[in-house]
Amino acid sequence: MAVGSSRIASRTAADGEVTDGLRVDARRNRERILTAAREVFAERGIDAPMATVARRAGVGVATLYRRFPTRDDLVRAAFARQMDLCGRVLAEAVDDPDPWHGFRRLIETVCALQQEERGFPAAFLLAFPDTTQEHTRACEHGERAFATLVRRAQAAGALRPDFHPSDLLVMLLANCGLVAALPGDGAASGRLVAYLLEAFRAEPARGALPPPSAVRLRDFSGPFPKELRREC
Amino acid sequence: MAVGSSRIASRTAADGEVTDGLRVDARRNRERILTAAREVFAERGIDAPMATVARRAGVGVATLYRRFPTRDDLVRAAFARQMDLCGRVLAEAVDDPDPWHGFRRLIETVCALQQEERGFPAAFLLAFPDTTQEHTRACEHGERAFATLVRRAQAAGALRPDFHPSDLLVMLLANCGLVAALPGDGAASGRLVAYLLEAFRAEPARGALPPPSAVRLRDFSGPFPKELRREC
DNA sequence: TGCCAAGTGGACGGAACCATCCACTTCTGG
DNA sequence: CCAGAAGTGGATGGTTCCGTCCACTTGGCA
Repeated sequence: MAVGSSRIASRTAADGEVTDGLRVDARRNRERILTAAREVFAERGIDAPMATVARRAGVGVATLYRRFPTRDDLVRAAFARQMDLCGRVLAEAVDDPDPWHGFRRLIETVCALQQEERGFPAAFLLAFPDTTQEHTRACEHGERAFATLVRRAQAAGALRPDFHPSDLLVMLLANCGLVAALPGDGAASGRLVAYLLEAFRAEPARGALPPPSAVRLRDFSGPFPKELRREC
Repeated sequence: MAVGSSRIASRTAADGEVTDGLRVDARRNRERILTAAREVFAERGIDAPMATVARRAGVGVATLYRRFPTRDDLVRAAFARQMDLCGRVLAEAVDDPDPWHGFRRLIETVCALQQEERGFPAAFLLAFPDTTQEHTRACEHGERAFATLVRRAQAAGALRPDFHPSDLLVMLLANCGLVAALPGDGAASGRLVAYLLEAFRAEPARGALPPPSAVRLRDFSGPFPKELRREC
């Protein structure tokens, strides 16, 4: 996690700056492109052809490329809202008087977002590796905030003492893979999150699990889920 | 899991049949191609260009395509050994007098394989969705075997009663994503497996975890890990 | 040994996508 | 209203990869 509330402000401000110098028609096109990108990314993943986004936006490719010189720029901009949401939830979690509740809500929120918004998991990671000072700072701020949350939850005796902040990333990446393999199967992601939250608790106790997923190996029909080809 | 020992036999037999009708030079080339494919897949993932495999094997593309008409055929053949290993471990697990030990070993083995052999996670899934009767049967045999293992482990009071066989697939897919995102980071996969095995136990107890991964968000440098682009 | 079926390699056409370039259109300030 | 700066679209060349085709080579059997 590396999104702090500070990021929200700076992101929004930067967005304003980007938009401000634009002619009104250009600004309108920019919005159209972002809307189209969100739709197309949701349908076909963040590797959908740029031309598809442009067509959907009713705009030429050149316009798209001028506004967003690289695909990454487009992805970042398209998922800025979700990133902000993550930042807000992290901030809330740190302020939560019950640190475990905050911890739990943070994890559940981000994992649900990964589940619901196709393309977001990739965008999530994409948002950080940025050479700009601003991003590096936001990244570190987020990490510090999460580390604080972890320490508080451990001090409260709710989170196991050997939980390491990097475990969050491990969990998010795992969930990312799961979601990629089973788009739309909320049950699978829900199960993973429930299991891991139990494992993260200091007081080992078995609670009720959400219903299991209905996946079976044979459900991987046809040649192969393209989403998984590249990765493994 | 859908690999039974029956599969090993049939696979090997089928392989023999495939090979038997071949002229000696063709058989040699087939082996060369498989060796090259293993190397190339390990280096560049299972979506590496077919031409690269062919070149590495010192063979023309036509030869490759005649022997393995589709990429999936090649992938399946290249990872047949690992699939067999999975089948053997499943068979051993079912026969293990301590069902939890078998269950644990099965999971750890497959996850370690996913971690160590790039391309294998994809191949693993790829091996199943097959329209042939043989594969469907092998698949069902494996599922039955694993279900038996689960039941026995639950009866022994080691595995939590609400564990569902589909959770295995959930776990493997999650690990698959993790491994894809962090190739070479055994610690991350180890942590995930340790957490989940704890969560799967009937008797909740906190054991020692393997050391945490050193991943940090900022480690996702450069544009973006290509392995993850497609998937999310 | 010689025939020919089996096997082979690489050229080739086609598809998908990227990202640039440039002639044309549209805003906007004076 | 009009000049020119800002913005635009789509044609275009380039790259990568796929998968087939066909003229040539090679192994094995009579």
